[in-house]
Amino acid sequence: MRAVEAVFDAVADPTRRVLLDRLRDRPGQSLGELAVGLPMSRQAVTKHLDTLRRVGLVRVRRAGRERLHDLDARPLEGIDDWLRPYAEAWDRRLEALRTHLEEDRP
Amino acid sequence: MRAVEAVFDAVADPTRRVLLDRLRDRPGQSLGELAVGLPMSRQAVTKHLDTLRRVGLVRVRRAGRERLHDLDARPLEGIDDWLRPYAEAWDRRLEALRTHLEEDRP
DNA sequence: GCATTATGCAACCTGAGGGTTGCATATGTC
DNA sequence: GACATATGCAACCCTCAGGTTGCATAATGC
Repeated sequence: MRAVEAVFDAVADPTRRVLLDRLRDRPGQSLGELAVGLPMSRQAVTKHLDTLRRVGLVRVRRAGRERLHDLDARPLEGIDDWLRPYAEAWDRRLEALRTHLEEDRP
Repeated sequence: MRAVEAVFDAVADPTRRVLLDRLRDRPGQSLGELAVGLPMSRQAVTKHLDTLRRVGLVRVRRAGRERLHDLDARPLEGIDDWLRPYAEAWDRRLEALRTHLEEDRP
């Protein structure tokens, strides 16, 4: 499976998006912390974090008996790349950006 | 299911992304045209186009015995909205854009 | 040492997504 | 009208993602 392919899959799940959002909001959270409030068992959360780790969106480090998680958003760029050609359908700022870049390189 | 939720699901499938790409490249294609080259039956393609239509990404119109399809990319904005807060991880142009907008409104 | 906490591991269950086949129906062409 | 073309519809199949439960193991606190 191509890399970007797997990233799309990973991000398609709402639970995993929540996990990413939480880690963006506060890095270094443990499995237990991340599982709080989610409507599923801790083991299920582990699986979700594993898929996120597999595609490089989450890094894991050990601290004593805890497993701490950090976000690495860079793989999301693949999604952005796919999305960009469609963006003119809604994003009028793109025009502003394009103009701006042209101003930089006359 | 919230709307953006369904859009994520729709876009997660590689076949459906190909269909969207094709329609962006050339609007108004029929079912038969869109099915060409895809490793599956025409009926399977119909199902994919139906899911895309359900989330508003594809519009369908009838022309004689043909069913023609058009892209409506606007629902993708929901994905972009989710993605944006992560973008600073890779997109250094964002900074340029921000600066530019501030210049506009001093 | 012992209880508690945080996590790992494995087997199992289930629904639905993505695919198929077979046949029906409408439109176009000659 | 007869034949070909483009699509619709329905039943069926199978894999696997996402969840569960049960138990094992490693750190920590007292």
